[in-house]
Amino acid sequence: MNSYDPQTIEARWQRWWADTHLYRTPSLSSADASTFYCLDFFPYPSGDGLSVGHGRNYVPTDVISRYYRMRGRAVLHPMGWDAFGLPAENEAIKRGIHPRETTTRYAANYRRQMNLLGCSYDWEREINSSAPDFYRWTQWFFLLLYRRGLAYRAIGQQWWCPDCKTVLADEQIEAGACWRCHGPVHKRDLEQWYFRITAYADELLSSLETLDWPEHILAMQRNWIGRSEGIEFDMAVEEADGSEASFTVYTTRPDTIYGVTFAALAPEHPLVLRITTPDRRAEVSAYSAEAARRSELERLQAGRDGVFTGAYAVNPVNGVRVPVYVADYVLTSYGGGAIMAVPAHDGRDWDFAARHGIPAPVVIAPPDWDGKPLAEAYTGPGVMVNSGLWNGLPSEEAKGRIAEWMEAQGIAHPTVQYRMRDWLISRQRYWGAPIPILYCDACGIQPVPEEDLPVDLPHIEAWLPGEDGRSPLANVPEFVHAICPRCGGPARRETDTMDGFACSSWYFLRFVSPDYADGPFDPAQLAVWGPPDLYVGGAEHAVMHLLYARFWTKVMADAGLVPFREPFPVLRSQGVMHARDPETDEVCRMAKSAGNVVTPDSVAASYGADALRIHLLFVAPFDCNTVWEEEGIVGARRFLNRFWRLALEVAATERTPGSPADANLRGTVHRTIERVTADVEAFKFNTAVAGLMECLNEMATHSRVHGVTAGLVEAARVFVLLLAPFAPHVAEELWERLGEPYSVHRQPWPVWDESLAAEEAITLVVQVDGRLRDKLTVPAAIGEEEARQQALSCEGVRRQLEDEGRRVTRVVYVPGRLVNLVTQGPAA
RNA sequence: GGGGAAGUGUCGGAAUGGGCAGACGAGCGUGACUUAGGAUCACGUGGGGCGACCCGUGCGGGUUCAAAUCCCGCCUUCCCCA
Repeated sequence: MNSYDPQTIEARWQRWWADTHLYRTPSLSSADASTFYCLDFFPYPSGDGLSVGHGRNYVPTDVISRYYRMRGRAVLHPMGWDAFGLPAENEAIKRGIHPRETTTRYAANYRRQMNLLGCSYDWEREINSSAPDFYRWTQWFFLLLYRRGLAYRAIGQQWWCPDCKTVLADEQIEAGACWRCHGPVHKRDLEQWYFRITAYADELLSSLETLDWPEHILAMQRNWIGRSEGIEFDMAVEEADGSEASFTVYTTRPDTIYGVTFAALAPEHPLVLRITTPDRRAEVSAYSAEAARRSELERLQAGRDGVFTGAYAVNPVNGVRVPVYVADYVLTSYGGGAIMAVPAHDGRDWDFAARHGIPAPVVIAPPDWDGKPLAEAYTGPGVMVNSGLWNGLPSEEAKGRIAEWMEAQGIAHPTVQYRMRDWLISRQRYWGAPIPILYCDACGIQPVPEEDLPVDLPHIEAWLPGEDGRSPLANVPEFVHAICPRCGGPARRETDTMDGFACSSWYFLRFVSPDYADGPFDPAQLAVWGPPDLYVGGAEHAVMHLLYARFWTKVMADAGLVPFREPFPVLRSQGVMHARDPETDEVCRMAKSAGNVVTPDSVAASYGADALRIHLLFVAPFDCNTVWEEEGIVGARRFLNRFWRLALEVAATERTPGSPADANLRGTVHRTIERVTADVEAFKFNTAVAGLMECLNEMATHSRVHGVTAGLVEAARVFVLLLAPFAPHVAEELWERLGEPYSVHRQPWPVWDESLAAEEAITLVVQVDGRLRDKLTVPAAIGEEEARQQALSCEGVRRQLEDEGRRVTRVVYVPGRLVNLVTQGPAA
């Protein structure tokens, strides 16, 4: 076999690697600085299988893992399945197959495809979050949170997805719709379990600074946590029956308080019906009912809507009475469901005031303000006007002074608000870890004792979500009936299951000791491998998964379970793979629903997995979005083909004389080692591949001109090593054909020699007045004086100076780069 | 509306502690070879000009000997949150 046939060699080596356990994680018993834990986001195995887009995640981490193995590091590169939760269950529903069966089957397919791509996972450490020996520990962590007061049960207005038939956490609502099925959602009053993530809000925000993460993901987390500093104060209001009442408002803008012209309550606010005057009651009731019925999406689209209650509230700083409205743009969950409204200086208040004919007096003068009414809300800083004794102050200063003054008067106090809410974890679904809680009529809520874990998820046939909003487990008497661990009397088992994100909040710890039975992980092995050195995955989990896992890690750290407070010190996020719609030619995300999926199977069958890997790495920077264009991959295939033929030619040549040209080639090879090494470490895989291509071009030219010399033989050997992390199959095959011992993936990464890598001759650019006029090839070690002389006397410069009668007034010399002659003269 | 990222040939993209714009690849063109291949090899490929040269990194200014890169003001696209 002499032509490059990827299908044959890829299958052959994949089998060989598995048989020889090439990627088995080294077993270490004590902490070792040379370990490298390289982790991918925990995928849920979908029935659609992998697309080439997934390769943008798994190929780079594979390159990194292979690279660090060659660098002598002990590498942990595991894979497992996020098999519990909504995505996996919805998938099973869609196919009409029990989720236990689908997750097993789909995980096997993912594993097959990952092997097809040549990924070097240690499958002996494979985990599955729906396995009892995994979810046992998810439940154990629930109890840990419960014991620490971080898991609690409460009634609240919850997002309900009628399609998924379950409640959802705030962050699982995207653009007013369910994150999984994209259907409309609405709020419902339900008693549910929560994790108190807000207890860690401050640390979750402040320790973002310590993370080596992409800026846009840090920004999303900051936004989501949404810390704001402001004041809370009460506004007195008269109730319909004449008694006194008040409601608390929160504002971040005390400087605008003299501009308040109305107050607004959320439709759900408890005071609404009590303060509404009799003549307005019918209208207000109708409006509140209407608002409650509408989904958030509809409410957002409806604009600034609301009705007057007939009541008036008092602005505590100046005693002014302002009308109180009910408005659906006021959120119950934020700032207590009541606001002071300042139309002149808030966009939403402005819109509302315009619809209802409410005045908008200016209290912060914009720069260059002419004293006339504004055309739109002004939210920037300015000078205080119409604000009593604060007039004339800059608003930025007045903000703090007014807050302090109000506090001193006893009418306000400073508060910090977060946008983030506690994490709702109850799911009225079958396919998840049962919440390990019992309800006893005598003893109340009782946690399941640790020794009784796991609370097994029973294998039932009627697992489809019910229409009644209860988990299917509620219909399984043997599951529900239990004994109270405290009094021994009858108890009822909690039938909701945990949000799937609970599993992914700790799974990265399980990989360090996947079979450990005495705890979620072996502390000694955690000490060996630590938190992942590198974590790679898509930006779609920038808020949910990463925030939850950070929260759990901090809880574990406080419980003394882990010696670190952040689970993922280094995070990288790959760009999204787009594809053209086969019909319309429009570009959108590659997805089964868009009908534009290209599978690694089909590409590997036509071009080989190695070519696919090279192409995915080469086509764009790692973190950029890309469009899949099939034609581009021929470049990757040609590249591998060209090296294949060159290596075979080298292998077939018996006598390989040295050549004077070898020194040049050696220089190229050593510069390539340096370049590829730096690029891989910097996640610049596209330029790393370009560097390999340039090196191969040099080698091919050398071969054509000088034949197979000793220098070329050495170059080919080094090139196979450099190629190994990128195209592992063809590198292994050629390594063998060059007569080297199995396996190329166990060889040390080549080292470059500075002196060999140094260029002997460089190109010195000669400019006149900053314009390129000539180029000189000079020794790299040239001195400044010599460089100046050569520049002044070169052809391109002479033309400029003599023809136009200029003279040189200044010479700028940048060693190794250029000489710029600055001139004065008649033409200038 | 707020926050983030980005605008470079026909296309994907190189080059930012300011210093040869367009590496590498795709596509296209010309030629070679032919056991016609999704093969290989050579040369060319930003625009204009016969040329010396001129113009050119979204647009308009600025700083500098020198700007894709730094500063100011705009425009456009994508992502996240409203």
